[in-house]
Amino acid sequence: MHTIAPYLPTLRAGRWFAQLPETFSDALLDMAKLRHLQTGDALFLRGGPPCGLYALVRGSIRVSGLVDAHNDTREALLIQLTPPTWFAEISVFDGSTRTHDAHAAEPSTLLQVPHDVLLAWLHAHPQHWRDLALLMADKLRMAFINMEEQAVLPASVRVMRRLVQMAQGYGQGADEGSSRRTLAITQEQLALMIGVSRQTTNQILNDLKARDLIRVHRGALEIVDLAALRDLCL
Amino acid sequence: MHTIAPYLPTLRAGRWFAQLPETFSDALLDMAKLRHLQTGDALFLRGGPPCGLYALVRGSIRVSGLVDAHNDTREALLIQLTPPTWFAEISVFDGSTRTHDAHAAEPSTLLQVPHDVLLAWLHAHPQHWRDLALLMADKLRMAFINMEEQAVLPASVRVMRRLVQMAQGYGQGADEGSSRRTLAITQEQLALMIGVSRQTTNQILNDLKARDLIRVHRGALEIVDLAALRDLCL
DNA sequence: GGGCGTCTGTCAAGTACCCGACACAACCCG
DNA sequence: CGGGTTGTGTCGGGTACTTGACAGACGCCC
Repeated sequence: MHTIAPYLPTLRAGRWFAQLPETFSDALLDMAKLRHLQTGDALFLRGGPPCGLYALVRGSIRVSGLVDAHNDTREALLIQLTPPTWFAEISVFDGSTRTHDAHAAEPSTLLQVPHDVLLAWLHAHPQHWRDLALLMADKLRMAFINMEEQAVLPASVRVMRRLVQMAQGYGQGADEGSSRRTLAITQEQLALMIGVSRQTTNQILNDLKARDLIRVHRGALEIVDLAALRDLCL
Repeated sequence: MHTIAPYLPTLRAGRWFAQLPETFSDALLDMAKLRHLQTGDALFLRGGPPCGLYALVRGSIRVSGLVDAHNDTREALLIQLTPPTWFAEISVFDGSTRTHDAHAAEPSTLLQVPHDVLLAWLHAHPQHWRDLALLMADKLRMAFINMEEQAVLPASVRVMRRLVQMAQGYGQGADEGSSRRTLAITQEQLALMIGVSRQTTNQILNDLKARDLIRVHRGALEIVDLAALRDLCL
């Protein structure tokens, strides 16, 4: 069994984890087991039983769902998680089934805090239910914002905003300044997250490239001018 | 000061409230103050301070937000709440500002559990933070589902699904069978929730009317065959 | 290196939906 | 009762986006 020590700096860089009372964060680390996934491995699948709380510390996880629209079934990519992100907290609360599939997009390492262990600890320290709920609060706020934008904004703006969000780690990275400059994602997957076709996504990205806001690589996007991008989509 | 007694049956019909431990539900009723709103009155506005937890017991509340897309600003209607719904719990957890505007769509009555009173009580009974968090869990699940559908489904299906959801009180009404048959909403507002124009919404509704699934009234929609509607959009 | 799978770039045709406009119906109120 | 307001029904032109198809570029692996 490997130790989680090497991942501590990564974890502490996360906004949620960093602001946790020490009692709770120490306990989480104490209860956590390390898990390694290869590209394509499933972490959990929609409809599966609660399996605890996860923290992604290396690699990236694709969270997706299949929607079937009358005998043709389409994939909707909800988000591609990057470290340090804690997730899967919904079913810790309600004990209900997973809402999405989660697959490793590259070789990844996670902490898993098993469901029953976590529940037992929280039973003994109930004041920390609130801290855990903050995770949900963050996600709910982001979900609301996304729903509004999806409804009213044109595709181009939605692409830009999503790029900004990804570059800033969806608000979970603590350091605003040194945000990650290169996003490991294909245009196809980006398209699935935005809810537009790959072709339009490609057009929009090329437009941004022409304006020197991003650079386009194979399987990756490099943010050249994050500030300008943020201004553009306000 | 009026009593909340007459609204008890309404409240108990709600799934969340009904499943609460009695300690918590009794305390909520104890702390709650009654509030009455006239049509158009604002309950709170985006960016405002936390003001507690609310339960709608009569009337209906429109929760909306303004998105501005480069010097033209558009309204996105998130949801139109109907009794019995508990809401505004996000800022109870994170103490942050309101994400949306909330206006009365008709004369309405609410219970308000003031922010500081609720916090004080929860401080003394921390195990109930989890119960409160279940509210968020429900909403987060619904939000995820909606986001997927918004991304992949055509407007017609989205309209049908939304009608089904509204008829079933967004999963908060306890009684599945006797769901509300007539929805007080204009086509314009429905369009704002779905994220399509009023005209397309009208077309889709007329199609449903032609198939005897709904009846269209002025400012209201009557669900004739809920089961068929549900089957149609799976 | 040669071959193959994956990702990107681009075009043309089709379509779902938007937008502006207008007529009409219902309700509201003096 | 008549006039104002708000909601519904409908048309036609414009456009943003989709779908399908294909060519080139990159990276990988035998």
